[in-house]
Amino acid sequence: MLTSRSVKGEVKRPTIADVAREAGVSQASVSFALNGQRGVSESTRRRVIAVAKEIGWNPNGAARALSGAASNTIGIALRRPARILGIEPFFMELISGVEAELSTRSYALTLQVVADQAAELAVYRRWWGERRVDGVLVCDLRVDDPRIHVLEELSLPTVVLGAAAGSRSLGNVWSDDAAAIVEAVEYLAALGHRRIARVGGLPELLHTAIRTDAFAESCRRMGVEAAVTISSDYTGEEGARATRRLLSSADRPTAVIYDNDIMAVAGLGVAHEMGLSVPGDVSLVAWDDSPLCQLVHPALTALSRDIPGYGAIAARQLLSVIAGSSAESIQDDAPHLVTRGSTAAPSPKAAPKPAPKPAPKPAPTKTAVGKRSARPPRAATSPRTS
Amino acid sequence: MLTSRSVKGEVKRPTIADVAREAGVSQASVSFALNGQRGVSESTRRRVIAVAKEIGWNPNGAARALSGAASNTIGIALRRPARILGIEPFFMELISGVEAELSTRSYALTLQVVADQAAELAVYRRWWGERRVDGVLVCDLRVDDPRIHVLEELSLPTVVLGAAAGSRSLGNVWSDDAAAIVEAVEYLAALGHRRIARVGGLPELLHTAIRTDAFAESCRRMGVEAAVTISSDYTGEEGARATRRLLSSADRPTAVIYDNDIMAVAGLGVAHEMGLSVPGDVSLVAWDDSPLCQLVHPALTALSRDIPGYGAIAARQLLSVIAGSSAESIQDDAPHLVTRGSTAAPSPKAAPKPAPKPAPKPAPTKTAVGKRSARPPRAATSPRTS
DNA sequence: ATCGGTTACTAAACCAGTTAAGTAAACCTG
DNA sequence: CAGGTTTACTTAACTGGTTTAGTAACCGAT
Repeated sequence: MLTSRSVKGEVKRPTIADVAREAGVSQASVSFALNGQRGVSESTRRRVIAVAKEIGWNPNGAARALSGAASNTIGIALRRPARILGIEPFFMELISGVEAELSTRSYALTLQVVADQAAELAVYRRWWGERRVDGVLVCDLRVDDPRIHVLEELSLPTVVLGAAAGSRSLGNVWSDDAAAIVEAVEYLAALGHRRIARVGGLPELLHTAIRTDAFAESCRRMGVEAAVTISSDYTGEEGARATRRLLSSADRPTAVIYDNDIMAVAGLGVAHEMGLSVPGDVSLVAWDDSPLCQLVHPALTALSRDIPGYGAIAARQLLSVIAGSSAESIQDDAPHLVTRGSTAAPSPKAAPKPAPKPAPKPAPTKTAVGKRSARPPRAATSPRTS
Repeated sequence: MLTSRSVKGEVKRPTIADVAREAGVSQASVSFALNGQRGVSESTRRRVIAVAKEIGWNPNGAARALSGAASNTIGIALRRPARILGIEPFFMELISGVEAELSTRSYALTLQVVADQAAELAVYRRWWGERRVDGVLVCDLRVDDPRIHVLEELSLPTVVLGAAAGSRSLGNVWSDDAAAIVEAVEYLAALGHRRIARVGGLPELLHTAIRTDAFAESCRRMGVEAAVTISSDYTGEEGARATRRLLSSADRPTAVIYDNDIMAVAGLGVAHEMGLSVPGDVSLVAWDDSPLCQLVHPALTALSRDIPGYGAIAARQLLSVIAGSSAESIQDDAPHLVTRGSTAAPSPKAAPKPAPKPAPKPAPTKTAVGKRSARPPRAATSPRTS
């Protein structure tokens, strides 16, 4: 490969002008040839492409963007302390799924960590103004989220992850969290649990509210005596603290459902620390089934979902919105329960026997593994009774 | 904020021409005013800035980039299956540290997952050609890595993470992995371990080679009888398999050092599964101290390093290289041993007493460093020595 | 031979900034 | 007050592509 160098030793990037001169045609012809436009003969096209390759020409994205081309980049603005990012498996898995989809299309992902909502909105405005991204992925929706309004106003292609709160023009991808938590509650109730607690995520997030409501509602329906939700912030520390509080209360719950895996794992540690056996004394259920859940002992029963797949679907939808198709709302598979060693019937003294109205499932080790592999029939939501 | 709309309802992005017209000056004056260049009076500058703000002007990055401006973006190309990314705490923590540094400077990070080396090189060439990034961070260096050559040729500002293999012009940030592994081996030897195994990372990576050599060398020096290294790929599955192999061998090791935390946690699971007590029957040491290590039971002794800090330093150096300062080689703190419940003296029957030639250190909790000021002294490990 | 239509190609405008060069007025100095 | 410098501003060239309008050559059909 030839590399022309300027006096300073700096490599000079070849432009289409160089290609044009070398190939003996006009710049316009080069542009046509390289972009598969009609207007050049096949022989000229081949020659131009050969020359371009030979002198190591690369399109200048800035120049293209200036002429209105796409940036081939999508953006995600993350509002959370940058340092926390690394310990949040959800995000990384999500991003890995997004990347998996983008990388096949040679799209790049731009990440920007922002401190607060104002900064996040400023980032969107800047990205839009600078044409730096073709579209954005938005997550952690809040009640009455102002981002929706801003993004609609800018008409920046957007896909929202999670339940869409009243956005008409933005795409969204969501899964039925309520159904998932109902599945977990029904399973625990069928095992005989009558005191179930939940360690929930940040209460200001939309999906937390949805889960909290569904939890309370289904516990009531299943005749669960005590159903508390403690709010937390997804960190292991908070999860441990909440667990400690729950397990040291007078009538401690016989089962705890966590809003993420980190907290569940931390909760398991606390149970061990307090000399309680899992699942003998207390059953634990995690939300999100990262490898963590399978590595600890006993392995954690979890509400599993294919997070990379979720990200991939969102990315795919965003790309199609960018390509011009209208924004729609896509429902992803609901998380499904994968039972493992951390759940069992409560010890006899803690719970009597009677089965409630819905016939309890056969229950025990429904070791769901294989199903997820190739993630095929995205239909079938969980068997939602009543 | 005024927003001028074109016929189609699309928001028209205001340009400096609009600002110029509105403010009654030339485009050049607007440019000078907005960029703090001299050549405009203070009053004009204020007026221009006010007008720009009022009509919602944003700089068009493409146009700026075309005139040679920086993109305010750095790039990382990751060569690994996108789907795996999410379960690798190291990467996410690294990225979080990089982001922490970048976000204070309003720099963005562009991530691109690539399939193989050729694709990675192509990405660098493209980024360079398109001026899409101002610099790149390179990791997972291999022996005789062609990326170094390409990046030097392009003179794209680069910082290499990890031992720099013969690059003159690229910056790098590295830590003394050899010292860390020596510390671990000395500690285990001082506890009385004489059969130490290691589950290493991908052998083609430079830092794996360094660790493997240092491990063998220090085991020899400390009079360790058996010192095997099994190569692995950092996944929990492989870590579990390697552990199973090690622990079921005739003269099984009394201590195992893992090249990352995922494998160590998986190894702990295997030990439990096989009915071995940790640290009674076997001591485990992890490399990299993610929250995982503290959440499992017993908590894992680990070679801890501040990975986000590592990323932050690399990012800072890259920014200064971009700013024009010459590339240097920065040594980060070596990982240091944090002792927890997973290590203890081997059970009596397994190991005799004699101490080898170099007087072993007093050994137990050698609570870390403080060399790098900013961050708190990463402090107090759990007491828990046997 | 001429007309219309297609094809292959070029010149030049355009995207939205930056910046070198130029100009007119104000200001300073001897 | 002539001459030089500074200040405040404008014009126009430039970045590297895309795209429109235009031209010349060639084709088949009148």
